[in-house]
Amino acid sequence: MTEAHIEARRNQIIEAARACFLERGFHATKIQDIAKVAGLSTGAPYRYFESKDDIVAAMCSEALDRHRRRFGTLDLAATSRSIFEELSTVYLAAAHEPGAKDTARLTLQVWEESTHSDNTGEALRADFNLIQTHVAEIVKQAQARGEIDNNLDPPSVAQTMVSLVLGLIVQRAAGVAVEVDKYEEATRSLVTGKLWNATAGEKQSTTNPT
Amino acid sequence: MTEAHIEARRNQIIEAARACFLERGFHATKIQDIAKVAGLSTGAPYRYFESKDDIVAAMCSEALDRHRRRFGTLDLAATSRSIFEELSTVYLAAAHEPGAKDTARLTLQVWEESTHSDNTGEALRADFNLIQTHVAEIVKQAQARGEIDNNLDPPSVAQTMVSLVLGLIVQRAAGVAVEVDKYEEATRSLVTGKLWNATAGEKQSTTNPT
Amino acid sequence: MTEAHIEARRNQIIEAARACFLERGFHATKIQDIAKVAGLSTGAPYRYFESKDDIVAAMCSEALDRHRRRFGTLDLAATSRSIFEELSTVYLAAAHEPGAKDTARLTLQVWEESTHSDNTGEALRADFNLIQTHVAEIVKQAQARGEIDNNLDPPSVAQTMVSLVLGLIVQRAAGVAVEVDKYEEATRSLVTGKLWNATAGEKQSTTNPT
Amino acid sequence: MTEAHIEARRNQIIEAARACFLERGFHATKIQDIAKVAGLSTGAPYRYFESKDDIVAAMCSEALDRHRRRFGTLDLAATSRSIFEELSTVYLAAAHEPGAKDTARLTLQVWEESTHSDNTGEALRADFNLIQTHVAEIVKQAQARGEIDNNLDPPSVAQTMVSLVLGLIVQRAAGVAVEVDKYEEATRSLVTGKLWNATAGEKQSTTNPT
DNA sequence: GATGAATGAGACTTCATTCAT
DNA sequence: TATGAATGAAGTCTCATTCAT
Repeated sequence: MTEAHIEARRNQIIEAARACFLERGFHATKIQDIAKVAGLSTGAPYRYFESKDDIVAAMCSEALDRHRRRFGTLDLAATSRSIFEELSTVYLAAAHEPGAKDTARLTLQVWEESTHSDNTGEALRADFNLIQTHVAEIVKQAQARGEIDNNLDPPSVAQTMVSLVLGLIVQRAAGVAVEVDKYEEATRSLVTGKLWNATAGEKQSTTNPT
Repeated sequence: MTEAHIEARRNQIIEAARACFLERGFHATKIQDIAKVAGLSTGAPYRYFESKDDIVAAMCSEALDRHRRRFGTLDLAATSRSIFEELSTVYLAAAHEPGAKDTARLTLQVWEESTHSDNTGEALRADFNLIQTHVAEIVKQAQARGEIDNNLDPPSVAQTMVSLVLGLIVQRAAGVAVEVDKYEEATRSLVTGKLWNATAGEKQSTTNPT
Repeated sequence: MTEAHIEARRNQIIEAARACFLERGFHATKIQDIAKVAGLSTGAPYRYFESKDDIVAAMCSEALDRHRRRFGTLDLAATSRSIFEELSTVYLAAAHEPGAKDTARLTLQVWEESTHSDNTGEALRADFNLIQTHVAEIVKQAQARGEIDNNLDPPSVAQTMVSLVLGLIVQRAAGVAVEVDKYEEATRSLVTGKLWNATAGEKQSTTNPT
Repeated sequence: MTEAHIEARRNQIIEAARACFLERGFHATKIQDIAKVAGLSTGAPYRYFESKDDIVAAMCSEALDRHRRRFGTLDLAATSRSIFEELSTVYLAAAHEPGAKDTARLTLQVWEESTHSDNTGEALRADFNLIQTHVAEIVKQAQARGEIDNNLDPPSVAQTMVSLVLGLIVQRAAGVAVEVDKYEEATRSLVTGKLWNATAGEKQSTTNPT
């Protein structure tokens, strides 16, 4: 068949797999479940994928691609402060989408899978590194402008920023009740240093006097 | 035999299971693997556990208990600022321990498992809620003292703090190279509002002019 | 596949199971034995049956159906005397068939199984009750015609008639050498009151003097 | 220990086994069940029996001994008619005892077991043959006195008599509601030729005219 | 002799994968 | 190319039996 047909079938299967994985997890999902949800026969998936693991890997890689596409759009040319807001916004775009909680649960599975799969693991690390590099670059620019403490390690700061996104995913996946708007607000305050009231400024300047 | 013996055997098996799960993950671990690592025969685990799932659940619950014990010690009577440091310290105590990266990988599995298991899921939510409640309480105290913006929702702020811990676990589990000391430093700056230089104070004071 | 195909496979498996059960008994028969005898692979039976117990139950139920079909044909409209002969005949039809002794052994297993299985037990009781009801009805008709002692309880008389059939099954299953023709002749004499010579009539007429 | 002690322990175990077998059947009964019911440790039965099969065999043989003792008492010297009554009486003594229905269920298991076990099978056949021989002898005596049709085969007649006993066991084991007194009455009528009313005498004499 | 924890062979069952139609 | 029945390797779990205490 045509290349397009094959691609369409693959996506159809991956989509079915996603639904099943969400419902039951990777290892509790049978190939037959996937086939049934995809409206195909038991043997059909094997025309488009090597094995069940291959489907899992494809689904993971597809999920990671999605992430990469989303987070890969951070604009390095923007000013540091608005960039932090962009980080927040980019994240929130995902967190506000319908089914975001399901996506979170699936993401958790992908992360877990990456722990045991070399390929998925490598892809995930590449993903994380891409985002971290972007954010770190922004931090450096801010440091160059004298806005951020030069003693701080840009990659490490970037990792804390990334954690604010990842941690939300974890909590939502775990079923913690998160009010995304408020979480966003708190994140923004944290990331832009507005958490603390100016009137309490002296207190926080103990170790960093002006 | 004695209650103590039974408990010892259960722990021995859970410990073996932990090692196997870390090595291969839940579903790739065979009961025989666990038995072998525990130095027992194939059927022995079934004297102490109902089934493989029971072992998984026990191992998860044990891991969550450990977390709860660790994070349940936050001192609500302390001042807000030192409390943030305590949060950091409590977390860092875990992140600096040998095998912390392994623990992170295991934690990811527990989280994933909780997505499909009612019991583990409930325990995990209880865990997260406990921490969140503690941190939120601290935030409220800081707000009462006028240190933190009263417009922010304490639970949401707490969730961002928790994310800084969870996100680190995710990144380490994923194999991202994290320098824990520097991550700690960045976290501290973020949480205590010291990320931004005082000289850049005007910029962050948009909503809170001095 | 088609409904017919499924039914055919089920019968094929039940038939194989019957052979195995006969050879080794229920509990000594492995699923693999059944599969092998049926010319199938290890897992095949599970497409058509829930479990080994399900196969046993199906086989029992099939055996009981067979009985019911055979004994359910008694003709209530016939006269009492020829009915007893019909009972004998119906029974003998089964006892004379090739493999009747094997069937007897299998029947013993079904009875035994019914002692522990609610479903099979219920089916067996229904089976016995059906026959008993038929025979009892015949007895009543004979009593109405004044042929049989009205003091006798029809169901109980029916049970003794049934015993003449069941007892033969037991003895043959146990390996007792039974000459079916002669057993039939003795049964007929017993059931039709011809056991005793007319010349000895006075002796048996203690309670029923001519 | 003393011979008596060993015998006592064996009986204790056999008794426990009987209770378990009755509850669950042979193959569903675990050695540990038997040990528990007997108030012994898991390993204890192995001091007194070779294996589980050995316990089953012992229990069967014990049950058969009991039967043999009961039915072996038939008095060959008595007159034929009272002998049939004795047969009935001997049987009824067993059927009227408390727990007779349980005994019947267990007997069914023994019969079934005898189908697969050479030893038990041989013992059962010996049992049946003993009874049959006794009854056949009585029949012969009656024939010699001209009371019973000389054309009938004594062993076959005996087998029908035995069936009246075995069939009751089957029906009771199967859970059919049997009123033993009435069954006895019907049996007596059947065996002593009193089933048919004398007034219907002509009808039954079709083939045996005086 | 007694105990009962431990053993481990073996049964049941599942399900990824194949292949005849 | 699609189907889905069949395959059979492999895992979970059981329980008769052993043996150190």
